[in-house]
Amino acid sequence: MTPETITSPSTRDKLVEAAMELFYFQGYEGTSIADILHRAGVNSGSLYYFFRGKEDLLLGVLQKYKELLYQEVIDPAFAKTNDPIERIFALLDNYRHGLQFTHFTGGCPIGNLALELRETHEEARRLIAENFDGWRDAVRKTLDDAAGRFPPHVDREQLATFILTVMEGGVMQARAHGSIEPFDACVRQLRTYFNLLLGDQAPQKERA
Amino acid sequence: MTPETITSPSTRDKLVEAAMELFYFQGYEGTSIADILHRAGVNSGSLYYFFRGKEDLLLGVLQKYKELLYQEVIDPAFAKTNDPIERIFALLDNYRHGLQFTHFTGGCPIGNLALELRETHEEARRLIAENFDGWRDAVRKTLDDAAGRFPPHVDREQLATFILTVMEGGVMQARAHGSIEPFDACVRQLRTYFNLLLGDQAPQKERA
DNA sequence: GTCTATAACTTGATAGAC
DNA sequence: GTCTATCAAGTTATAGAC
Repeated sequence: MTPETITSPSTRDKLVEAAMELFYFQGYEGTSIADILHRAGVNSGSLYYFFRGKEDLLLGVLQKYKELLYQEVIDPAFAKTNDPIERIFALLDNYRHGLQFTHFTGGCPIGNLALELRETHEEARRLIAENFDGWRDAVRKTLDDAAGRFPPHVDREQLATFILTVMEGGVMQARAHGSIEPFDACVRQLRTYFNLLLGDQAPQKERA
Repeated sequence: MTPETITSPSTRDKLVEAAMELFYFQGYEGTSIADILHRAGVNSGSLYYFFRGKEDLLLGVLQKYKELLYQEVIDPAFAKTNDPIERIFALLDNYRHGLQFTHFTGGCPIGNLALELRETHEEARRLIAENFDGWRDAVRKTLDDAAGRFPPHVDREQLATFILTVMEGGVMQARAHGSIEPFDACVRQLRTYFNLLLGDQAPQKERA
């Protein structure tokens, strides 16, 4: 909303960023307000000046994730190739690198919260769904760019949902096993599926 | 190990069962020892007689899930049909019913814990991986029963990993959206994949 | 094996000065 | 907007009687 100047981050931003990182690596319940205050270098009074409480801060975090989707997730992946289909696999490859970089402790921050938060956090659940919607829409758009290459019966919206599932399920198993192998297995299966859908009978490319 | 007689559950079993349910619906961090004691109808002293603490109780829960895999998950699903491929979809359909029955708060207890627990719970992470291994092995076995129907290049172990991913990712999105639709979308895509793999060009069956 | 009482600490949140 | 001090409740875990 406000123009992005190069000023140092506001106190509110510091709190959101600290909470974002800590919720990511420790979970929502596993992170205390004291943790967040310490990491942000901010005092209790300031937090409760900007937010009603921990849950309200969570909403700020989820809103921030929505705003950062293209800048941090979609654009860097799609910049790697102009082929709409390969953009999907470039996106998945970025999650692969994220997993390895964090030694399988990271993965997808939204997915983590999706399974941790319950009906007691109704507004948070809605924002999580909106984050998924944004991701899925970006993927569906690039599938639309390749529309002519798919058989007519293919439901690209449904396929985009499926791709999100493959990413999240692959991340989950990689984390559980502390190994990239299950993630790679899933991406290879998705590649086979695409090859079959696109009528490409050539041997599977080694990408993952 | 000990023969399963029809005696009332031991105090230890009561604790494990209470923790299993509460971890499922509230998460590990979201469940207090006091919650567990109250639900089990057991006093603090007994818990610490049987377990070193909360984390040790978690290990008991994950061990119990391993023991219950066939009895509670695999056998009921596979009893529904003798066709090896349809057994996969029967299994997925049972998760679908679980989601609807719990109004999208349930899903997969192992998946929930897989994303909540971090490297601070190394032994728990190992048991989660073993739970996934058991599920995937059961699915791979039924894929093996249909081995002749797949093209020779299909890696059935990898395909089983993929099926687990589809289940977990579908559950995650269904929970986030509070709707069965994303889960159904994923199962339909998996059905299309199977049809293509098996060379079945008939229109997709409506199952999910 | 089970009971009660409680220690030692952390939690989310607030009050009120500046 | 930011600070410190602090509250009331909840946290895991233990001690010691029975």
